[in-house]
Amino acid sequence: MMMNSTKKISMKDIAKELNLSITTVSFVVNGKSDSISPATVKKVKDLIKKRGFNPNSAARMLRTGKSKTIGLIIEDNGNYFFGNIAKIIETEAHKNGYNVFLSSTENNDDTAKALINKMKNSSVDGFIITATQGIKEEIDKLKKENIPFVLLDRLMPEVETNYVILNNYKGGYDLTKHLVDNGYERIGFISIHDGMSQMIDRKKGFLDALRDASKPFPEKAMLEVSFRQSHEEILETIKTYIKNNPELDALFFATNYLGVMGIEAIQQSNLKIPEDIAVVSFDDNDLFRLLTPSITVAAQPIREIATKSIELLLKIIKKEQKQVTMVGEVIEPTVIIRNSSPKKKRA
Amino acid sequence: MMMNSTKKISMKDIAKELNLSITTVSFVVNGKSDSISPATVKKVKDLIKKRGFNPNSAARMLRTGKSKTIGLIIEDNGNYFFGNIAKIIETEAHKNGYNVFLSSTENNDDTAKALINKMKNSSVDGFIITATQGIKEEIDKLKKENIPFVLLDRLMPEVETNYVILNNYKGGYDLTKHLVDNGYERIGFISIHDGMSQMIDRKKGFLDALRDASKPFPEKAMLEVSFRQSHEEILETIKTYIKNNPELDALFFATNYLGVMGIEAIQQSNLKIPEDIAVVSFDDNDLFRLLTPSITVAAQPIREIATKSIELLLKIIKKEQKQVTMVGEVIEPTVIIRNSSPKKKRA
DNA sequence: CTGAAAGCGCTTACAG
DNA sequence: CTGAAAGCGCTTACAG
Repeated sequence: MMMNSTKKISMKDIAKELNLSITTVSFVVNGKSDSISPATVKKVKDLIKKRGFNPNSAARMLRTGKSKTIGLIIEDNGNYFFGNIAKIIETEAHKNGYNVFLSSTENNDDTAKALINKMKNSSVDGFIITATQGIKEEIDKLKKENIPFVLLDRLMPEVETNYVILNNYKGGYDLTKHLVDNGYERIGFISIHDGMSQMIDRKKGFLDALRDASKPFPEKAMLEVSFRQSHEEILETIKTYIKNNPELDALFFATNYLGVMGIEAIQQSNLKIPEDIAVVSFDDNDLFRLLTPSITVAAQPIREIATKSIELLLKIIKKEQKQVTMVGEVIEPTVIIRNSSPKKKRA
Repeated sequence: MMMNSTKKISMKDIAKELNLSITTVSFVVNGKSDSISPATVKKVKDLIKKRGFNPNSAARMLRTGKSKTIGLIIEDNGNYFFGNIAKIIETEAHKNGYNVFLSSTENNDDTAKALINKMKNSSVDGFIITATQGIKEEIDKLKKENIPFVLLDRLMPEVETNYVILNNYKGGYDLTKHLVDNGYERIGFISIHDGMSQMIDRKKGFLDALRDASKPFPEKAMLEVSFRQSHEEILETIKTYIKNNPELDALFFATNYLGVMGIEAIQQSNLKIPEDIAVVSFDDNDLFRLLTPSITVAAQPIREIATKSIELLLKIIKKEQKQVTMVGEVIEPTVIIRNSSPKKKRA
């Protein structure tokens, strides 16, 4: 009564104090109290509350093999899209009693591999992974070891598994068709060339829309940079590209941060959007909405993507869904038409 | 050889296979092999690599009481500032062998409390916390229980502990002085009124700068909204405020997302920055940099804040730093002067 | 309705 | 230089 010892209390302690067995305590703690008399249940519950008992998660984990934590591996938590995805996934996870280990790969294979292995050793119950290109082996191993996971945002070529992705093809197609419908004829395409599935699909959508509209697409109107390049390098590359392609009347940026850098490059090239060049981009954010002119985008429904992926993972963990089969969600993008791509004035 | 069993291998397995004791295996796994013959060490290491053995973290955790994970509780992972803070902290934590549980409070006391308790039960070795207003009790309990933690971004009134914060007073003062120096006379101040320390300090800096310049500050030029209001409500409130204060020639936004909403409100009010009204904001982001005109800001050195806080926490965990004393880092902000606050033209 | 006991996979004092 | 053994705090089949 005098001193509240700081030592944590255990089931043994409360069993002893109540002259009960640890078994009984364990049963009521875990709600398996069907076979326990109501009076006993009450006694135990009361003392637990009074003493502030919480079961030791390490012991439970060791015994059951379940950690009630999931590993979330994304590309870049500092990016609007992924930061918000992560926030929603965490919130949903907590609602379901799970903690989440979060980390960013920055699209680096070695980082991704290290992260997966570290979290495997920390016994996560499952993963949500935004895959980098070179981790097929780790993903295959996850499958072989029967560790639940779902792929987010992009697929791995030749790996059948659960996934939640955007309909990137449609986003690419629709955004391009919008440009064509508004009279743009020579559209440049700026993307990442590291072979990620979402980028491939966006490009395919773009090219198909041009083909369907019988618009040409000269080789030099394609600019593909690498994720590994620095901000400055990419900025310079885009500026050079703009200078070397003066005939372009519109630019399609295949991703969020490329769009941001593209706008910076256009500003520094002293070109005006949309008078000198129209702009559309994949992904939405505050910048695109508030810029003058505001930027037309193919927005990803962030909440839906996040919710579906944690729901799917939880189903797999609870064995309501098989890991091995190729089951997934394809979420539809929304084209938001703003002021960066108005109907083109005749030259 | 034929079938690789999927079952995880344990120290016992490798001890048996080598005719050694578990003790010996444990020693080499943990690098306490001073007393083990080099030959034995090699044998063990080779087999570990061959079998792909990894120590069971739950067992280790149960035995040692250390989980090698830290709990990171921030305001909003979807926000530029916090998303990047989290990314850097995670990266540094992993370098030091720690995983991190991440979650966002959205500035909600109940969420914050639930998160702290959940993570305590999950036996994190320490916390980095962006405190909400009403969690003094939980913070005090953390101190009493001797759980390492550091407060990030804002202090708790009347709680002495370790912290890493920005020099918010200086940011508020310098940004205001910049405005005054450029000839602005009637400056409006838009902030959050939930009593958080960083907001109080920014306001104090603002008011002191005005006082030092002998500029008046009428009561009605102050707008303080609540974190709990929706995006739409805040937007409308700011628009009304702008309409009711037509004499203002400059606006000071005390935070990132308030600045973003403020710009939206100004746009919707058909006012021009800076001709009709100048603008400065706390925090930097892509939007402020790329907008026309670009926005003058007091930027927080994100990397420094993040690195210092994880370094400090690790020190406390390793007992190189006492928890109880009030020790912390105050990071200096940088005023970045851009085009939203030019020298004022004479009316 | 309740309990005794094994065991999850480690670490670590102690013994030799 | 190496090993036998206790114990961290749970869960769970089994017994009564």
